[in-house]
Amino acid sequence: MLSLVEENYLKAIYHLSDAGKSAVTTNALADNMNNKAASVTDMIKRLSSKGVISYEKYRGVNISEKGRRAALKVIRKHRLWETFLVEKLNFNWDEVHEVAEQLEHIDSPLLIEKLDSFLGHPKVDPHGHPIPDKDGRIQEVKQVQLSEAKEGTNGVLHSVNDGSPKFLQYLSKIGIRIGARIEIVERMEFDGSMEIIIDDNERVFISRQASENLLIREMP
Amino acid sequence: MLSLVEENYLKAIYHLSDAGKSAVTTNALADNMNNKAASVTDMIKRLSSKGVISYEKYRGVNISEKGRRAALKVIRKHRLWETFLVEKLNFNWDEVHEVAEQLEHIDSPLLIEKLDSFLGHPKVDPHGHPIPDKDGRIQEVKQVQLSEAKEGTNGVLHSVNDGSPKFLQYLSKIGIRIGARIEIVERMEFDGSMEIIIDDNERVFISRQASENLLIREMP
DNA sequence: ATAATTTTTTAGGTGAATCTAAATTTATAT
DNA sequence: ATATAAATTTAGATTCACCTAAAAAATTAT
Repeated sequence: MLSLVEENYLKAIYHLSDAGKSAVTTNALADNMNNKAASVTDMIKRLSSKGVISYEKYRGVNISEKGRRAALKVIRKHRLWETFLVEKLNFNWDEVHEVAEQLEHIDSPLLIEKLDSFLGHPKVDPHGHPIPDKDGRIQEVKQVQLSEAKEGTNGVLHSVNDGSPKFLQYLSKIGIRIGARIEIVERMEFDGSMEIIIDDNERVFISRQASENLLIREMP
Repeated sequence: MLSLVEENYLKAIYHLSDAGKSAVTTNALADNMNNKAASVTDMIKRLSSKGVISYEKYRGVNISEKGRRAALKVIRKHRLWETFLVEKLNFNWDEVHEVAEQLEHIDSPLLIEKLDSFLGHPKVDPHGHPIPDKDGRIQEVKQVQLSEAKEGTNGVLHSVNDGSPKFLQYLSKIGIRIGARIEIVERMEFDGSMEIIIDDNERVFISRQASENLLIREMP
């Protein structure tokens, strides 16, 4: 059994190692968790002794298969709750993260099973992230950062990397939602900003930073 | 701000003092919380310093107005979640308590407001207990223990004192639900058991213990 | 290749929430 | 009214999840 805090560390390790294939460093974790490195070292030892990560002094940590399963359980709960909040309780997509951070630790397999069917077994959450199934299977869709796509590319906004309220509110304001069709008109070389067309009708400029946080699935 | 554990103590104090008007004793609390008396003494001091209870050494504790408000907030959350679990997720009424014990500590006023309206502002939970409103107002209905009612009494089952799965399953089995009409046919003097008619058609015998845990509102 | 810098770990400490064992206060019984 | 019993509190420990300061290891820069 993992404590609430242990679950949060494990989730962070999962997300951080998901990106790069290399081990997750103590400092990266400390940063992510807003804790000091010494505290992270303590926790790493505990997680290692519980077999959810492998750890070699001074070499960072890697998540184990057992740890991956545990992390995916928490992520499944988080994403189902976010879906519930948006679909059933009419939260805006920028209001759900904090609450879901709490709800994801509720321990009741029956609850999650029932919530899942109440929601109609959704495949993705309101941010476009895939929801792992009961057995931790997660279907990653190949998606590219908008910033990496070529001029002329057509795609559908699939998910966002930055889930902060500020960013999500900005997206809402300029009319970008998950599922929106996006066409790249032109990329400015000097600053990486780009002009795009949303849903075949709205023309907007977005910064490089914004385009890096938009993940699209390319479409013909 | 109260910790999860402090909230649970406060809730217990509220429930225990609700019954008798006198102070809640250390041992009663220790019993209720499944902790040792020494631990309770520690916690009592902390709660007292936070102003949610008043405490005099060796004399037990009384909940303060501030404490009452805090307790009612938790109770409101608990009962709304129980309602959600039964009405929306199709839980049985005997499966909800443990999960609601976890959910009641989620801290998000917006969530509770939205949940409340999603449920249609229910007045009572699935066990017949009144749900306090946003401002902690709670309308207690005058109800009597079935065991205390006279032969010939007609009433509607309003709530149950014992919310344990075992008891609730027993009630389901013999056909008793919240809202069921109950008529007392006869009370056996020697053991306090009684014969009752449920919904004007089913005749059953129930023990004194069971009748003590059934609260009815008398009806003409 | 060694020195300087950065990263990580160790050592020791704190508050929350528990415990056991012992001391103290209150209640009860003769 | 005093002795015994019961309830309560105090004292001292433990585990979790954090901290700071200092030491050790790894990385980098000259």
